[in-house]
Amino acid sequence: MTEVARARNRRGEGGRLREEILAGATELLEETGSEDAVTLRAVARRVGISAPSIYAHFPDREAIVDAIVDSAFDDFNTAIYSAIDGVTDPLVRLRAGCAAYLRFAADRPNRYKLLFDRRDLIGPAEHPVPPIRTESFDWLVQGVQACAEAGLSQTKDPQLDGTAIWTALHGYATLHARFDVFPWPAEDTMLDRIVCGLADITAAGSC
Amino acid sequence: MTEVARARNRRGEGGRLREEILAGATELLEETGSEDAVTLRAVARRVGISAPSIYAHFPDREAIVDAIVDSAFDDFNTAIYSAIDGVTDPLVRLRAGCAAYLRFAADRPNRYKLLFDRRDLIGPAEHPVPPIRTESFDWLVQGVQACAEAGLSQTKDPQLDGTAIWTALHGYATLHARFDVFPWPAEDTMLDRIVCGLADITAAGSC
DNA sequence: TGTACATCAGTGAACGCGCGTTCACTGATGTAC
DNA sequence: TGTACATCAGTGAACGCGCGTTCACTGATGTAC
Repeated sequence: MTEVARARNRRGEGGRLREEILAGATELLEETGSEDAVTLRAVARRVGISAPSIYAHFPDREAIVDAIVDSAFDDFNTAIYSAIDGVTDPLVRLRAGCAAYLRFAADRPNRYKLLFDRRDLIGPAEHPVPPIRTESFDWLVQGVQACAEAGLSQTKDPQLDGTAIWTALHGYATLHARFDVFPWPAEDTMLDRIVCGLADITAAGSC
Repeated sequence: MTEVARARNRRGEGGRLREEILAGATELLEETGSEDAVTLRAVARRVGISAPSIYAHFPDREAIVDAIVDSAFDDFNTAIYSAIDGVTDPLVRLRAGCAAYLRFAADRPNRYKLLFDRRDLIGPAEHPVPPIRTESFDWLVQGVQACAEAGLSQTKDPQLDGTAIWTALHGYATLHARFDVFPWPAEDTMLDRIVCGLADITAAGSC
């Protein structure tokens, strides 16, 4: 790791360390895939500071992880919305969003895991699950709706179908990342199957 | 917890402690939902023995968790196969299996999590992911196939569709357990949507 | 039937570790006069 | 322009904790004679 002494920030720039702490903690989380790896001491080692210095910027350990989760949600939403931005054909748009979803999960599995796959499913609930950030989901329902309006889908319930697509994408993303050995179909094939099957797509072409 | 002194096993019955250790560890895992909660000391406290006694029955901490995972897979497979046993109508059988899948996950979320949702997606891989136990999966592909042979499904690829259904079931099971707050559709509705959409069911009735 | 003894099922103390957190502190940087 | 001083950005030692693991041990149970 970083053994070189780190230059102290200048006066008034102490806030920089906050960014360095977050960056170090994020690296740790992405490399190890474990929230437990984000200890104050490990973060401090990575950043090149002493552990108590962190208290000037975060009240406790959990606050660091929370901050990372927030920025992970932002990244995730940006990835999806920039993939569908400007795409007008509803079916192409829906597929592009789903493809971006899977790409994000495949490229940064540990970051994705942080969003929907965190610990304590039931657990002691000391830290209750934050309300799900639904902007990660709205584009999906709207996408199904748009396909229906364009006559490309026979959906009877866009909310239901959007939810079903979400669960399938999530299930595929997590299982695929976890079980390399399984004989997975090609990602595009899987994507077509999920979107066409669950959004009731009737158009010709890939479906 | 158990404060009463535990009676020592009689000669030749030392093996009993192995079962007590497994039972205690399983309780711990199901109550907390965290593999980290299964420490040798916590298990020992629960069972009412001293921590070093565990070494007579398990070489290390990880061996306990591994043993629990094995028995969780057995439970899971039993739950599904006993639900479809004797059901001859292919579509009813497929739905019954999927329903049993979701019921297992809903009733024992932390046990389910142990099967497909364990830690270290990528991680340091000190303990490589065990090969997936595919008997948990075969019934699904065979179920789709049977529907196709009975003229109930238009599937073009039972393996693909079975995989897709698996991912959707898994995604639904984990997300539903995790986000109570989300406006989930009724479980039956979701189940129909997944099975009918992804297995290309053409039959009248619930689809 | 009685007793010496081997064995089995555990125990208790101790080790070194990494952790979160606290506390009193240091020393460079900038500012007031 | 020079200097005393306040402030800011951190440090280093220490605390108590729970952990996995080791080690030498104990004392009840059963067995051989």
